[in-house]
Amino acid sequence: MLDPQLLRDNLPGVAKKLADRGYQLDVQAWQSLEDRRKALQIETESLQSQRTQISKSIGQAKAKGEDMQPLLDQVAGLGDQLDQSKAALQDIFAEMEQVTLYLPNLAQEDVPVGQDEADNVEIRTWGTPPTFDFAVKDHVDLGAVSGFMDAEAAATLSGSRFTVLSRDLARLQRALTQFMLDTHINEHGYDEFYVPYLVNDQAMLGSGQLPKFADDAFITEDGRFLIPTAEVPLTNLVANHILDSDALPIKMTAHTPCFRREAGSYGKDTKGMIRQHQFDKVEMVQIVHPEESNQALEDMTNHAENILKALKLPYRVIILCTGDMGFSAAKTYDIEVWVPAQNTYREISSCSNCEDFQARRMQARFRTPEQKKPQLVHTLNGSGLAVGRTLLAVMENYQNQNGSIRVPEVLQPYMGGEQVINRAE
RNA sequence: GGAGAGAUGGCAGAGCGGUUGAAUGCACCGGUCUUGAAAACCGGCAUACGUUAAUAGCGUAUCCAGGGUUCGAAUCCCUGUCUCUCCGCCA
Repeated sequence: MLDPQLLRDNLPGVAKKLADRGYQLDVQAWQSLEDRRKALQIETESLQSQRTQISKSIGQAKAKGEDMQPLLDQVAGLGDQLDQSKAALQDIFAEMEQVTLYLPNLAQEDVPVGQDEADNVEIRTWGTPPTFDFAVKDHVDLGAVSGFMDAEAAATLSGSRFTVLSRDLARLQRALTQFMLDTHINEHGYDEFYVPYLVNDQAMLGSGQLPKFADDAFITEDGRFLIPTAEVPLTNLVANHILDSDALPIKMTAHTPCFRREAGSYGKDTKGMIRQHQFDKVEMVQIVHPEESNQALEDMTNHAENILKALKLPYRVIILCTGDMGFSAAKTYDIEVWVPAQNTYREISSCSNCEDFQARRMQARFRTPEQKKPQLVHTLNGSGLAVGRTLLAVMENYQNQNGSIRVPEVLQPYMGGEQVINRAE
């Protein structure tokens, strides 16, 4: 949610920044709502104040045994007037909320202005895409060689966009997860969390998935949501908290499955593990002092990169343009890993500074000893990394001509020292 | 799933439908006292919104949440959520 004060003080400026993000705010309509709100609120509160005063007088009169009737007459008309005024004010508030809940965060100044992913800007690359002296297989074909990846079985169980992994590939995915968690915990200073995979609508609203993106999430019969990312439960851990400033920064990591409807992506990445309804992810979330959020974003991006470096997977970092950023983000770096079979880089991590956008929605604040008034924290989240896509990247980048897959060195301890994944004998 | 109990400020814990944002204690902050500390004493100590240049005043709201009764609700009624105890079931 944007700062409502900002919408009052600098409406044209906000409208312009929203336009950069592809959101057209009807400035006139908003201004007229705001004008009505102000008049109505002042009226309502003044009526309320009058009634309270008279009611108190009635109490006193009664206590002294005086005649209350004149006072009762005086207050008689007030009630209806107040009810009307209140109702009108509530309508205005509701109407305004229907706008504000749908306003995306404003982009930082250094975010490139653009329409879509074509306008994203490459920041840096790491590693060199491997060359193969044979025809490369994609991860689906590699999975077929070992027989440890079974989309058909998954389709029978659940439909499209699911995968069954078995044996060494299942183990490799687990190894990746463990390695990522261990690295973030031991090298990067995150605390490990285990969180619910079902959350309520408040949590989804707090981190910005609701109300706008309800169609992207799976909802249960009793109104809960399967988490689309661990960002939702992790970030909401500080919802409605007033933290001590020395508790910051809070750095959390968790491994969870993620569930996404992938509504609107029909026909995209239908083959293989790129785009699934269910995938595992190791997530990083930081809750920081506002002045430190930009540095934290750089750090967090590096933390995600360190995983790829350790796995020796070539990647590049791009900054998303205003048109391609997520709803809650003020600035986002995507990390894209080299996918040999597609001869291109594909997203494997997204690291965002949401500034106070989520914090305002979920009322996550902190207080310093010097300052009386609590301030909103800044929140950041980043994938570190999407495990399924990492698995796919390892398979393709580490493939041999015969379809076997070398196990990256850092994963070998997690694989019982195994160095190559082969077809089962 | 069944039966019962409960939800009040950072914590503990009062609160006949009437000047209650809410007693009291603890914690915390400031002061007096003291060589220093403790004790004692004095004072302070919620959040949000509106208005405003203002984190000054003033107004409004908030005693789990949402409705209702009433001139007036922490207090009465309804619904929901959560917590606890017992039983059942269960990884």
